[in-house]
Amino acid sequence: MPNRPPSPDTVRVNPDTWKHGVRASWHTAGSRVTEPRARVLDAIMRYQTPFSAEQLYADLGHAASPPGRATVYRTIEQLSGAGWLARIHTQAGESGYVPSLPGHFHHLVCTRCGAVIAFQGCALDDLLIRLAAQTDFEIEGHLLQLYGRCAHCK
Amino acid sequence: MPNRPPSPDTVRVNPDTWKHGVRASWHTAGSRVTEPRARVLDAIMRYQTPFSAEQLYADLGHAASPPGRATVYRTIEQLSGAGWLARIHTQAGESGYVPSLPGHFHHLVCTRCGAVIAFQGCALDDLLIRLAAQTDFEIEGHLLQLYGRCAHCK
DNA sequence: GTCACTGCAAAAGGTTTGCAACGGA
DNA sequence: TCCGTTGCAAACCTTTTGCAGTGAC
Repeated sequence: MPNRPPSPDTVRVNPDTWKHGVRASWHTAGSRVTEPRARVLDAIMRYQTPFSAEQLYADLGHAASPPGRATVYRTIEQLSGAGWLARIHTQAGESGYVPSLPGHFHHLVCTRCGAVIAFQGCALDDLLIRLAAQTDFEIEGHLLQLYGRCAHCK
Repeated sequence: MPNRPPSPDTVRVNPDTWKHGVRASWHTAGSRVTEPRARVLDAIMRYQTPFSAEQLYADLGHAASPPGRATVYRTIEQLSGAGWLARIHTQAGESGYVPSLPGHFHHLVCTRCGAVIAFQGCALDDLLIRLAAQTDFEIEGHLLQLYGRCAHCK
């Protein structure tokens, strides 16, 4: 059998799985599951496209007694650090967050509607080996994002 | 002969070539080559690692009658838009600029000293075809950056 | 009861903008 | 001379921080 690269696996984040996962990791870490944080998680789950910290803060503000700005920023930082949020860079140079799962993922971003699909398996091994040999770098990681038009927008 | 992916080609930006290229493209575009802009180009050529707009402004300030902040920001935006600067995203989530040439490049970034090597040829065709089929996206472009330790730092 | 978390409000950064004066081509 | 460019200073937007009060466990 020829040496075929593995097919990439697309990954979809299930809202309940994600929220339970976050809460579980908070428990494990000794962090507390508070009302404001729960609201942040719910709000994040309502996005279909990447969001910014300020946007999340603004959207949360529509309800009564919303979390403060500091709480929103601190929660995002926390989730992002633990891998529950992934950072997306748009072609226009903006950046935002999307729900993710701890681990190594790449993202395919629709340049029109902003929809994001995560996937694993980037088949870069060959490139990494060649580049390492050519540049004498010891390669440790990478960032890969693809841009295009989704089925609905193209 | 087997269907081998092409080796990546590393690319080095020559300071004189770069400055002449920028000036030529300004002429072509009907933009003017002014004293403040020339200073910005010179300052950019002195960096060995990615720089930010504010950092460039600060560094230019050390000389007499430095360009104003607005000029620095506007020049960077211009160069970046024309492909003479490439945006680098560090693993830590920061971003900066490095001199580049118009065209499609990827970057290998040293996570210790910040040194950057540009290269072309990422051998992603196979992945793109598979993902396009799997997701029904029409893929238009991509962002690829590699992180590692350079020969000197490893 | 303890200690992590919250909200506020201020500070700190970074980036953009309007406009009158300036100076390349 | 013409018109793109500059510099200033203010406005704007995003993110961070200190601290006293609050509430999860």
